Order: sequence, then structure tokens, then C-alpha cells
Amino acid sequence: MKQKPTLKVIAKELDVSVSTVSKALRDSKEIGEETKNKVKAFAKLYNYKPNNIALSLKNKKTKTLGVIIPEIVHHFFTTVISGIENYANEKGYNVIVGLSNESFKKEVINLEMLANGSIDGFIISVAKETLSAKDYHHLYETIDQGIPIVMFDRVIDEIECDKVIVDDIKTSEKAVQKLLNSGCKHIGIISTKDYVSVGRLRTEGYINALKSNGIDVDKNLILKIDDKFNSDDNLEFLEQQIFDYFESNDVDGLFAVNELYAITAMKVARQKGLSIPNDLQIIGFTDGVLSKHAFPPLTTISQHGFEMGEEAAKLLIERLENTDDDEEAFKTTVVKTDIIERETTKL
Amino acid sequence: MKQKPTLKVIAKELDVSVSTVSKALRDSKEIGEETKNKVKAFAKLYNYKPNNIALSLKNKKTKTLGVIIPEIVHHFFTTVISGIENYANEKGYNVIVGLSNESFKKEVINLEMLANGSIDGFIISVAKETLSAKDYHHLYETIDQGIPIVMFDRVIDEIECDKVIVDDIKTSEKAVQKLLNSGCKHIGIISTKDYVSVGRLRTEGYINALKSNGIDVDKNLILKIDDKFNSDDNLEFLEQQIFDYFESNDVDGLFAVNELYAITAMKVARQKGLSIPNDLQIIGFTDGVLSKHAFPPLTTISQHGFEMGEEAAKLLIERLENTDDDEEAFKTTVVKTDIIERETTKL
DNA sequence: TCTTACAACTACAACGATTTCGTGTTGATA
DNA sequence: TATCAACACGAAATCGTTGTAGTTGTAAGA
Repeated sequence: MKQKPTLKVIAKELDVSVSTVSKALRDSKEIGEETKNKVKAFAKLYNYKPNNIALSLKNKKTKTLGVIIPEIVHHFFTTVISGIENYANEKGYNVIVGLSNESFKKEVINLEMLANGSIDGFIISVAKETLSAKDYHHLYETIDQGIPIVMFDRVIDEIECDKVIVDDIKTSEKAVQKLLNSGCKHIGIISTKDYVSVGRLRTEGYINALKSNGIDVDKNLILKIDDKFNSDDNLEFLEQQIFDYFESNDVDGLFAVNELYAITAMKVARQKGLSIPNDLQIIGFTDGVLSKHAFPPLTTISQHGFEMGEEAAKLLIERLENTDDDEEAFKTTVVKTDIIERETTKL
Repeated sequence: MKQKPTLKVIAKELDVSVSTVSKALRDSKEIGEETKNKVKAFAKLYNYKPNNIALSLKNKKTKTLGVIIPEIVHHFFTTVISGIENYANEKGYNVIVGLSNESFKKEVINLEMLANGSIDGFIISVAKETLSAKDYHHLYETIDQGIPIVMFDRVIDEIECDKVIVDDIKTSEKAVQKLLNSGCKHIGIISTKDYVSVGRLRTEGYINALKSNGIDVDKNLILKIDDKFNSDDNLEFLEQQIFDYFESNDVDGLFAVNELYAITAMKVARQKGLSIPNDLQIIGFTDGVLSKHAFPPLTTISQHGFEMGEEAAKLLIERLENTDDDEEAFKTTVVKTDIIERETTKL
């Protein structure tokens, strides 16, 4: 086992000073050609690489980004991470991932654990529990300590920071409009409780679309699922709610604010003998593997998670590397969405 | 913006020495009660938290684990990460994620980037490109530098390190046996090329099961897909291969070595008018969202990714914290598998 | 011959924390 | 009164690296 060499051991070995080695490797003109070559050759031979931790301490920069998300077993979030990683690596940054599991407490712990020097900035999608409790002190404190935050997807309006979102309202309007155009008369929505910002906004878009088409909004057609926790755990509960919804409502078009709701709705509809898309057309928000491989393949809204991740990383790194200390204004990037037409909607 | 206080500023503020502050906070008996209380109160007030980077430098331990996986938009891998995170966080460790995207080069870069002090140890599932190129120098070098590696899922036999695997052979035997028991006469397998260890082993299990039932192995029934890259990208290619396979072979039972192959096979079978499970029974390896929500729901083998992650983290952390320098022998943990019976198989 | 300039290097401080080894004061004991 | 232990604290080294500020030695210029 050969330990990584340090400047010190190289210096001793070559009988020069540590500073000389450091400078030689950084190609400083203070050092003579001969010595430089000698040092470089030696360093290469022993595969010297500067110690990141020491550099971090010195530079007060870790070149790593902290990403905190509610869950990782989730297509959208992993797509975003992918985008973050991609951009971050290009710029020489690493990515530490922290999972909140939708828990406020875990989110706080993760944030504090990483805020002690481990990372230069955060990219966060806030936990549902945080959203419903409206306790944002940990976020304020982090920002107050000079650690920049970029929020994506689930965003808190009142916090001033960079944000990457999708125009949930407009996109939802577009989706519902498509349903309308395809002949749907009674369009329902399966959404989340209002404390989840994206759920609230998508519901708003749904309502807007109906109104602008002169259709009265029937509150019964708006189903707001309450799932504070990982939705995979209470699938039966979800199914039951959707089942009841179908029992008491007669819809021919359905807009679901996420993939799981859409897929589950399809399943329940199938149980009830409904034919998709003939009896019922469905559009889901967020495109994932489920939609793609569903039967029939689900028409969805692509949020372009990869681009969102890239954009978030870009905003963060730009802020980190902006040395002219005239504080740049916070930006909110709106990533475009697309409707991916598959087979749960008619043309 | 209030910067995080350091020991130095606390010391200056309270007019004591840095050492005194440090000791007071660590409750050393060298420091008088009065001073201790004063320091602690002040530290609490200003929310002092020791700087992780400084600690890492001093202790030569970063308390972070490096996880390198081929892709993150993948149910199995995210489940494993979940398990790793869970165990690691419990033990006070953080997790840095690096993606190889199945590329040898990116794997090497990631490894080297993190091996320079950023992490204490690695958890790796090797990229397909690395596997097919059989170039493992980066792994050997890492281990040689004293950085422990734990491999999971895609494992390299000849490298000595801790490993977490599933008994691919036995599990596949079990699956094929189940197909046999359910009345299948002509069982096929959709596998990967042999350089992917798990593909090779699962094929081996398939062959074993047939042989031990006195059935001749028909090479034509073994389809080995070649996908060096992200399988999502060449879905049509996959479909085409499976389509051709069905054209030239008549099977009533199918064992697929991963979820995507199974789901795609179902899709192709449906196109060909086959009824599942009446005309064709299918079992897929690796349980994910797709299987659960497929129509009909797919019978699969659960690999218990979460447990695999926990186990990998456990092995790694145990090795890291094992201070008695009698090198512990390398362990290979075999995580149990289960067949999750859903609706693509008969009882 | 004495500056002066320059090349080529070294010493030292600093980043933030811990830890070992002192050191000065107090009170008790011989 | 001299000695010593206990107590409470401080100085300095250390981790690995970099940047600034010296410190040499040599050669050119006056």
C-alpha cells in the first residue's frame, strides 16, 4: 500500500523546500526550468495529486454542491440530479446528495450537516413537511450564512434566492386545453393538497383553462390527495380515493398532477371497464418511465428534468464564481415544458 | 450576512485562547466550570459549529462515502443509494454521488476526482464499458492507496474487496423453476452479453435449471442483447431484437434478466396478440416501478436494493472504523432475493 | 570595488480545529 | 519557608497547500 505523496515528502525526497515543489508544479516562473522538470517528473512518477481537503480549507471553497431532495427513488428527481451532475462535473464540481424523505427534520439535519464547510452551495427541492409546516428558518439561516441556495420544482416564493421552475399554471392550462380540444366535456383533476406549491399551481392552471373556455368549475371534480409521505407506501389509499372519485363523478377527461396519480387513475379506470382513450382521456404531469411503458402509453407533460438540473447547477455555480461583489439579482428560470402525445389522448 | 464564527473569533471575543475554547466546547476537565459555561453559552448564541473541512484535514477522515454508479435514472440504483444514505447518515457519514454513465473514462475521472482526499471509501457498481474492456487499473490503484472499495451488483471477481451481491445463479434457477412448475415447456431467456457479470450468471442459472430438469438447452432460446449504453436510448433496437426472437422461436415462458427487457417483451408479445399469462408467462429480474404498475403487473425477483445499499455502507464503514490494524478479511455478502408473484405467471 | 538587479530558491503565515506539552498561580504539606 | 500537586489556562505543532515576503548567490553596471 503506497500512500499518496504530499508536497512535504516530495520536497524531502528531492531536497528542496515545500514551496519550491508547490510552485514548480504550478509552473511558477520563480522556479528554474531544471528544478521544475525534476519536480514534475517526480510528481508524475509518484502520481501526486493535491489534497482536496487542504485546498478546500485554504481556498474556503470545496468545489462541491449539496443537493437536497425529498426522495431519490423517483424518476423526476433523478433526472434532475443527472442534469446537475452533468453541468457540475463539467465545471469541476462534485455533488453531495442528501435525502429528506419528505421530512422536515431530516431536511434540517442534512442542511446543517453540509453547511459546516462541506459544500459551497445548495440545490434544493423542499420537503412536503416543510411546505406544510411553513417553517423555513433553516433555509433563511443558510442563506444568512452566505451559502447560496437554488430551489427547483418545489419552490418557496417568499424566500429570495435563485429558482428553477416550470410554468405550472400555463403548462396545466395547455394540458387541459388539449383535453378540451380533443372533445372532453367533463374534465377532472387529481391534485395534491394546496401546501404543495406545484399542486396548487397546477390546479390553478386547470381552473384557468376551464374558465377561459366558459366552463363552470365543479369543485367535486377537483380531487386533492393528501400524501405527506412517500406516495409509494400508501398506494391502496390512493387507489381507494381515486375509486371513490370515479364512483361519484362522471368524467371523460382527466388531468393528473403527477405520473403516479395518472397511472393509478388508469388502473382504476381499467377496473371499472373504461376504455382509454375512448371513454376517458388522461394527461399526466411529469414524464417518466411509467408513462412511457404504460399500457396504453400515457400522454404526459415533459418537465425536462435534465435541463432543470443543468440550469440549477448553472445558476448556483455562476453565483459562486461571481467575484465582483456587487450582489447579482436573484433569477428565476422558467424551463419550458412539452406535451408528449402518446395514446391516452385523442388527436 | 453573518459569517460562521470560528474558534478564533470566539476566543478573541471572550479574551481567552483558542485552545481554551476548543477544550471548553469538548467539555475537557482541564477547563474550569465557569469558563466552560461562558464559552458554551457564547458558542450556542452564535451557533458555532466546527468546520468540517478543518476537521477532515486534521483527522484525515472526511466522513463521506463516494458512491459511483453507472446511471442514476434507474430504479434499482436509486433504491441502493437510498439504503446507503440511510445507513451512512445514521453513522454520521455523507454521500457523494458520481455517475459513470456506463463510460470507463467517466468512471476513472470520478474515482480520481474523489480519491484526492474527498472521501474515505467507495461503493461502486462498475460501468459496462469497464467490464467489457476489463481495464481495472483505476480500481487497483485506489485500493493500493489505502482507500477501501465495496462493490455491489456488478462485481469483479478478481478484485479483492468487500462485495454485496445477490446469488444470481440460484435466484435465476428459482425463477426458471417456477416457470417450469407453472407448466411452461419452452422457456426462453433475454439476457445481456456475457461481459456483464450479472447477465452471465443469470444465464447460467437459467441453464442450470433446465438441465436439472432434464431439459435440453436450446441456444436459440437464449437472446443476448448488446447494449453498451443506456438502454433507454435504443428502445426500438431492443424491441426489434425481441420481435425477431419471437418470430423465430415459440416460447411459453420467458425469463428476462432485467425489468426493461421483461416489460419490452410484454409489449412485443401484446403486439403479437399473445395473452399473458395464458400464452406466455414472464418473470423479470429486479423489481421496480415498471413491474408494479405494468399491465398486467409483472412477476419479478426482488433484489432488495435498499438492503443491498445498507449492507454495502455497513461493510465500508466497518472497514473504515476498524482501527485494530489486523487487516480484516474481505467479505462478500449475499443478499437474499424473493419472487414477487404478480400476474404474469400462473400459480 | 561597491552597488544593484535578478534569478532561484526558502521561510513563514494562514486556513480552522485538535492535542500535546508547558507554565503560572494557588493552597496544602513537610 | 521550601516543595509539590492540583488547577486553569496558553503556546505551539500538526494536517496539506498556497502566497507573500524574505534570503541567498551571481553577474552586470557605475
